[in-house]
Amino acid sequence: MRINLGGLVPVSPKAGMDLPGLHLEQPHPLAQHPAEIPQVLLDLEETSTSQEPKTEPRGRAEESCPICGDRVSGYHYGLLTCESCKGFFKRSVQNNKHYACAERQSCPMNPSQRKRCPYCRFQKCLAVGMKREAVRADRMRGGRNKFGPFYRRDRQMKQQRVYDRRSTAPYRIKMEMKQTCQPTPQSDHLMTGHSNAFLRSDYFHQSQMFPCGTGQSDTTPLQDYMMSTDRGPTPPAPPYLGLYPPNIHGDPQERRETVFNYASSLANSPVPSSASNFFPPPSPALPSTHSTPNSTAPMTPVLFPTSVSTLLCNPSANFLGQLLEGEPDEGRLCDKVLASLQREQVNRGKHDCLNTFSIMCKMADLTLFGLVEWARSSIFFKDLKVEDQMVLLQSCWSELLVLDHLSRQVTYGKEGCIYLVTGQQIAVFNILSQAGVTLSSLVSRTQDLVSKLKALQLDKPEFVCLKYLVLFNPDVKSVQSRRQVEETQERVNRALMEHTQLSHQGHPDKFGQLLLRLPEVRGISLQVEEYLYQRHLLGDLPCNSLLTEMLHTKHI
DNA sequence: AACTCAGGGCCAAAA
DNA sequence: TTTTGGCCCTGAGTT
Repeated sequence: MRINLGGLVPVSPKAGMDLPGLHLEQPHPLAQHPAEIPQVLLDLEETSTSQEPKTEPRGRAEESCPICGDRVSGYHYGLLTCESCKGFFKRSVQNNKHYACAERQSCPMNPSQRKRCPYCRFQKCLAVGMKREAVRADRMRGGRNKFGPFYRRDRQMKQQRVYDRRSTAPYRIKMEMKQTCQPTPQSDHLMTGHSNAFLRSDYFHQSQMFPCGTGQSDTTPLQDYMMSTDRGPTPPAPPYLGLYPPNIHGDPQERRETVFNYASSLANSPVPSSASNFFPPPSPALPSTHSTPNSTAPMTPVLFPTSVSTLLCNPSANFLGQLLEGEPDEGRLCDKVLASLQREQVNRGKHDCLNTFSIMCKMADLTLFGLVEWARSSIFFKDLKVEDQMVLLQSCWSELLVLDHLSRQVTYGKEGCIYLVTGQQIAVFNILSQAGVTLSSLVSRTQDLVSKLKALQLDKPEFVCLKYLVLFNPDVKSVQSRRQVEETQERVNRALMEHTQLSHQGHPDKFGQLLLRLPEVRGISLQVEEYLYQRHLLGDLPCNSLLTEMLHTKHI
């Protein structure tokens, strides 16, 4: 079977069937789904650009405000919005307004109704990515803000998208005529119900982060999760997944980067590869002592040789033991991810396969939920104020994801393969041969680090310590209990030093070597964020995912 | 130096 | 009386 990234594969009955070999999927203009092309762009293609107002910067006239759908007047507080939402957002932030919704926090947002509920309007402003930080505390007029480079990049990508669409306009106009029943964005953002809106592929562009399918919420997924006191063992399933058909927007070069035959690149995959049962039923929950992430993938951990006696000899053994107690069960996470992917595939039907990028995003998202859950219930961290917990997690989420990935590679990964949370493996050369520059560099860099860590023979307590060191970062801005964070970090640091000295006496410099890997983890995580953010700007990331929220929090 | 454009302020209109 | 939203001013960054 074939799963492609970026939704560039022609929609054909063959899609989703087993195909031998590896194929670089090429964009096919006819494959583009008409519902994915904003009507405004089709209109634009048929009219001359000379009709744009002369004062309007190129490419803006056709944009509609992601909050209310009104005409965009420029970049305001992080994104293109209309003048009225700009003013509203500014006033709300400057005057520290607190609104309340008289309805169910899902009021319709359009030019005629936006005034009805300031609460929902403000929530949508935040949800689509308007930045409070861009409202100047000093109220100084004029000048440029720190978002300048971002605006420039965003503009360039938008122009590229317009160019790409124009170059394939004839095909798409034909498609549009064939399926006139598809709602257009123009009419859609006058819709009041989100049940319709979230089914649209372009909805993400119209209102990028507005909670979909569940109505608007006044909190983000992380806030929801952090604030909830009675959370169960299972992280809340993101409601967005599966609601978006493959998206055609974006730079084709970036798309090609990740378009490769996912299924055929799987080595030792525990999962049958036929389309109908690509995601097998979840295996029963594994006991916590289970050493493999998936019962169907009997991988043996190749490292983590630390014995109980070593731990006992270590003066920090008790402390390390406490840290290790909270370690999540890999098998359970694997089951969760598989079950979730399977659920989604069932919902989609057999002819509408998830693309590889969506699968990866979902894996990352669920892993991230797992990491947040781990952090929240872990010793020392749970004693911190919720606000501190949030800023710490917002600061290090990508590093935790990278460390988690590294740990999985060092523990289960075979040479030349990338081991996924689902227990599947992808041959690295398959990815490198088809990925673009960015992804290739990311994969190579990560694999280099995996090799270094394997050479260092990292064990589980050391990985846990690294996770804690990354998590308890006293340098994070706006941490209130800085001293508490600092002390924990120092304590973990000491424990790691003592552990490496005792358990790896033949390797006296191991402690230093380990610490030197952290900036590398940081570097990779920043590259991951950058890559994800690019994809997010192209509309590839599902809205309302924890991943997207974290990106929004960190990236301006 | 001139131009660009995003943030802030003003104020008539609307609620 | 408060809020909205269109218009204009300001000034750092760009050309």
